[in-house]
Amino acid sequence: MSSTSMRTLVWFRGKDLRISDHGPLCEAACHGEVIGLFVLDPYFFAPERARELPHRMQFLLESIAALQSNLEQLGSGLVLARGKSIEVVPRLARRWRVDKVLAQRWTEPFARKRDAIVAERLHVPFELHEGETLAVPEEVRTGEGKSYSVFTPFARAHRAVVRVGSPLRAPKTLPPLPDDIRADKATLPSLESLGIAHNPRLLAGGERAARERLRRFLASAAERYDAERDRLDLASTSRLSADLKFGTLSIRTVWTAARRALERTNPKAWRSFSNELLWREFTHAVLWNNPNLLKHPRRAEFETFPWEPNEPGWRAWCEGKTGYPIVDASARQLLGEGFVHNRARMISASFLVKDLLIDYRRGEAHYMKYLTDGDWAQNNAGWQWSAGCGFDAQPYFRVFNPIDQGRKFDPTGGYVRRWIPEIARLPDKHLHAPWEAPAAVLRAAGITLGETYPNPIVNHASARNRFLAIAQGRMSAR
DNA sequence: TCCCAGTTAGC
DNA sequence: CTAACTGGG
Repeated sequence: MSSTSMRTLVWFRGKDLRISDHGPLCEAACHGEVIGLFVLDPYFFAPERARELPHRMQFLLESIAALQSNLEQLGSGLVLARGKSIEVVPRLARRWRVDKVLAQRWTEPFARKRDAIVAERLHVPFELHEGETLAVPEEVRTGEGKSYSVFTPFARAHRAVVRVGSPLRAPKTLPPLPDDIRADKATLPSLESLGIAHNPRLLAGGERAARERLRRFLASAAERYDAERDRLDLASTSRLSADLKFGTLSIRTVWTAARRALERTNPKAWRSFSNELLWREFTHAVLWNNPNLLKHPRRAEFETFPWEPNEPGWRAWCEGKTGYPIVDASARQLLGEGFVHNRARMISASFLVKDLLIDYRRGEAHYMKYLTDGDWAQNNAGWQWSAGCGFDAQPYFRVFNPIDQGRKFDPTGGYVRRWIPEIARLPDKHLHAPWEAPAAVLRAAGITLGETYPNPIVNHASARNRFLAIAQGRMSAR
């Protein structure tokens, strides 16, 4: 077979928006004509849907535009098409007479269903490449061949079994898009046309910005990561979560670059950073093996837990007006910049579920709406972990104390002061519990509790006891 | 990737 | 009085 006789459709989706270390693109480039396609599916791009995910849409549009221009620089381009993926891809594959369709495998159940339908409707082979995770599904198994349900043994087995190869280089050049196909191109909608206001506080999308973030993180990580990664008031984490979600960096690129930069110079930093990446591997493996998790808690007792509607509590939590500064700062950071430090996510989740007794799935959905890095496997695992109902979850009786967590992980108060300016003038001592400050201190800081900043909507100590009493009754009843 | 109450040691 | 440690949820 002549290697230049093939015409391959490379179907880019929302999790592989790059030209480096892109298996389908490299394979297609080796065998002849390449047609890069992105489908503007109304499931995401209908304005009423898009408005439900403003931050991810901004990052996505920037990343698609960057991919388009990167492919053009290689001599090709990215074809955009409107319509439902399951209809558009088979139709275009036929009209363009492609020999095969390549894409990157997804973990989520709805995506697996979509890909199965596309495979059935295509008249040519549909091949899914690995790349979303380091491990292939089913690769990390126990001695008995079962999937792991606890992180630590999973991570140990992963480190022992999974071989991480070198990332693939982007093709040097690509053949030009055929003329008849060029004519089919739709244009990328603007954020404004979808009814979303541009948010300058979000990280920039696209592969180049992602590489720059990786470079800057690794330049300082050996010095700072190990000691400072839990600090909310310092910027010492990688901030690569959105890049891993949208694939503007491949996980393999991040893993190999971090290993090279950290393993020798600071083995503890490498250990803890790679563990974070392995958590991501774990959440994806768990979701692959348990597609029901997106709808149901793993532990059945939580399905019938007496959650409360608590509408005032829900609104206060969403808006950052609970009266607990660390909880409110994280809520406002989520709305303001589409990102929250992982520790702040845990504090905030613990508060919603355990102090307010609100179903973790409402919090999960709220995070999916506003997180730029909103990833189904990661976000679901995080919420089920916090609620105490998932795989390798914390025990149900762990309740975060928002005051102690604030003092410990935001000791300078920089995080709270940035997001809660109305209490910024409080001294450090009272910043995380304003209601305990003497009247004179409050007055001097220009604060009237209940007016300029809320009183706490619940008493944490009694809320904690209430949760523990309910949970204990249910857990022992089993 | 926790919290709390109880205890002990040290000042 | 505080820090350090413990056991149990």
